[in-house]
Amino acid sequence: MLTENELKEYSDNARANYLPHISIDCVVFGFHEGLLKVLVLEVKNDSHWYLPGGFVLKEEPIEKAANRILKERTGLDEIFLQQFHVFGDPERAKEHFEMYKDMLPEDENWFTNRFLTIGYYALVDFHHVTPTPDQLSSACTWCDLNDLPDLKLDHALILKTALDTLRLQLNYQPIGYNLMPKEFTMPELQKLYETILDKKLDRRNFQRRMLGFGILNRLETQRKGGAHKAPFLYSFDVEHYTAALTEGFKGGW
Amino acid sequence: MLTENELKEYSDNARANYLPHISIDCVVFGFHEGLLKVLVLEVKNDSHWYLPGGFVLKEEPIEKAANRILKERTGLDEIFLQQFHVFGDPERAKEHFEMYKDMLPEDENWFTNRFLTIGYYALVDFHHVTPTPDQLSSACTWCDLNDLPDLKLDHALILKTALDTLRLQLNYQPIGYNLMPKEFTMPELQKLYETILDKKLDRRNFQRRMLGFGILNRLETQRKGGAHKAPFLYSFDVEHYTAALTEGFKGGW
DNA sequence: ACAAAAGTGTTTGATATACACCCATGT
DNA sequence: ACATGGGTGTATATCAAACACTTTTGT
Repeated sequence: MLTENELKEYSDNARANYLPHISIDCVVFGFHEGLLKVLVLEVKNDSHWYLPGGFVLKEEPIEKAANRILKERTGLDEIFLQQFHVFGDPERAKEHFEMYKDMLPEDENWFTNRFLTIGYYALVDFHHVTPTPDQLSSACTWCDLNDLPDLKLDHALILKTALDTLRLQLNYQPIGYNLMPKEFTMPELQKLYETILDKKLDRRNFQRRMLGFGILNRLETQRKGGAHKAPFLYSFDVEHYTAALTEGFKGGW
Repeated sequence: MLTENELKEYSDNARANYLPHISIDCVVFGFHEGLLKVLVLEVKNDSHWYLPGGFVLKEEPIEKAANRILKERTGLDEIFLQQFHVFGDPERAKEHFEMYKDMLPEDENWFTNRFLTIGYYALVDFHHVTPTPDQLSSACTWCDLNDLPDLKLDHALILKTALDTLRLQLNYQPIGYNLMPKEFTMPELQKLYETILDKKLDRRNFQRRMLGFGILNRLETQRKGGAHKAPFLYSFDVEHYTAALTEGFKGGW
């Protein structure tokens, strides 16, 4: 939580540069050790948790804004980003409002404004991310999806909506290019799908289906060193992958 | 187009009541005589065409705002409304900006603001709509989807995006309850699907599939008076229909 | 040698597609 | 009677689901 002086400075700066009443919140999904992870921030001093977010510069396209915000939190450029919903309940930031309302007069106070927030979700390669706190936070970390802290404001709803959208997306679009490392094995990819869908899939049917999409290249090398039979490595066929992204495919799980 | 005085009054009123920088635009789909229709507005004096839209009251939930706007344009309450995208290009309202920028100083001029617009699409029963122009328009009419006027700003893009979303939605949700009259025949419903998808479907397979969803009731009565064999009438089974809406179903066309 | 993981193939059922015939009605 | 639209059934291909055996590798 900001002190009065910090709030003043923050507010002045924000009012000078950003569109009022509009914010962006991002649900950043990563995949690590067979678990879906989400990037969260812990606010300084109080242990309140939020999704990474920010505001839109006065002359900035909103896609750019979302990219800029995520670049700051993850170090990554060119992130797979998808706008999925606008949250516009006037009461959605009540907690924020209560927290800051007495510290500055309303017309100077950025946080007593009503904000509509545009929800984006991002799929990123866990290993390439450098979680970086923002000005208001003391920590930025990955959290296991099954073991989340209590998110403030409506951020739990935003997260849930993002996850629902992601699950729906699985049905008609390929996924994984943005979540997996360059090279991966079929069981690893299957694990990703199982984690997102939260259900077990049949190994053989999964493989057949995946290969059927024609978006994978089997590489020459295999992954050695495991305690068992060496699995093949695959990479995504970027061209076919992006084609499938735009055209979509049939059927569901 | 507004006169200088009208612009002043409009701007003052808008600034007093609405959130700045945010608008709502609606794509209202109706179905009539085998054609998909969209509700459009013609601006006073110049023949510029727009989608129905409006702004969000300072303390109003955005869903309410969209409903209010559509109630004014159609007379209908409880419309099927779906938020589908936010359009946030800083240049998107350039034409508007150029049109009005010289008529009022910028800080008093509502239309020289940048606006993000939240896109909603609505499915309505054509026959229940009373198209009603707004303050800026001289006409509000249904337009055939294949014979649209040249829409201003980015409204052609908004319409296209809405249509794409609607087509996608067909794949995993029922549709039609909001577009068809209470009672309808199977060929009529098929026509709706064919119109939205812009392709012919097989009569027998369509029927089998539709009935398979279990969201239709076959009524006792048949539609008499046509020049041919009397078709059965159907109505939607609201309970199963709404269940299918939330749960979705598999497969695609 | 064996346990654990990975590769592959087959059988079965469901669903989608394609297609043909019969029925009812107004002209 | 016939043209037109509407109702229904069946054969075939395609795809999803269920399932079993073999191979590799480290211990």
